Amino acid sequence: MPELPEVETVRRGLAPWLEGARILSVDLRRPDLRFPLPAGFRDRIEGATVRTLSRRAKYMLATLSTGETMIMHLGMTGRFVVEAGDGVTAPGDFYDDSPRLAAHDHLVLTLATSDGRPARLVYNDVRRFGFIDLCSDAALAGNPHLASLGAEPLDDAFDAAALARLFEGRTTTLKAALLDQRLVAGLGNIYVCEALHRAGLSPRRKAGSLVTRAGAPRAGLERLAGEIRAVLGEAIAAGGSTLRDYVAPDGARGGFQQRFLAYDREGEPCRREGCAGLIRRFVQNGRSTFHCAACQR
DNA sequence: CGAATGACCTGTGAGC
DNA sequence: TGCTCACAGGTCATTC
Repeated sequence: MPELPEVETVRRGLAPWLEGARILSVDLRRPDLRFPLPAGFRDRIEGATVRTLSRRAKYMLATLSTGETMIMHLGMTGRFVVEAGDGVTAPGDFYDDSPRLAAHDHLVLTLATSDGRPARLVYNDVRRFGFIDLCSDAALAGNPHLASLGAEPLDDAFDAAALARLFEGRTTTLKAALLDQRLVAGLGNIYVCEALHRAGLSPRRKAGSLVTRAGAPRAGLERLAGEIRAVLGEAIAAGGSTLRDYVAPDGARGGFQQRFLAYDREGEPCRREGCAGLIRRFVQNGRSTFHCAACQR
């Protein structure tokens, strides 16, 4: 489900609640997500205060007062829902007026927010492809989930020259290369299709073909680097994209799906100025690729 | 080593 | 109405 813009939207929605909040209690309703929760999970976070909530690629990172960081990945269908306990004077009262938990609510954290109000954070994940890990801050960089992540596309260092170093000599397709989190971290199926369409590049083209023998980026790679950053920025501004499941922590749906140029538009006219092509779908590495054969080369 | 494939899990919509 | 199949935003293990 969530790619970088959706994860960033979730992070922004959760940060005001989580940062400075104390974790009062932990209700593990289904401890086997994609992976089992780490040993002693409840004891290791109960009573802790959340210092900061940040993002790396599609991961959210909550640094705790205990010297550990909680690493959260939403998989395909993971979502966090946060509910305020307005008008409730004690955290224990909070549940009395709360709606019942829904199917696939796997984890419930009861919080005292930074201003002392009770709140409840629920992690729901239908397909259970998401997961949560805990890692000491000292070992964080070496955490298996984070250690092999590639370039962060919204970092200042991400540009055509950086992409050229990553793509040089690659025989795989642009589609597969951009989906490979070890090269560029944070893109998923939607935004890869959108960035390639915007850049006018065929998803079938070899990644290495956009790099000169001297290792310099060709013109298409310059466009691609710019369009990746642009599409991600616009999608974050729109609150992400909602196909079916995704909602922000306050329940809001994303808005960027209305601006897709390629993704999920099979058979519809290409939206590029002056292009008379149709958007086609085909399967690439087991995933649907949407593109316009007329203007993506 | 790089590249490609299947597995994990549940729900939904299309077609019969 | 009910069944079967294809498909869904991600990552990881295995195979060539």
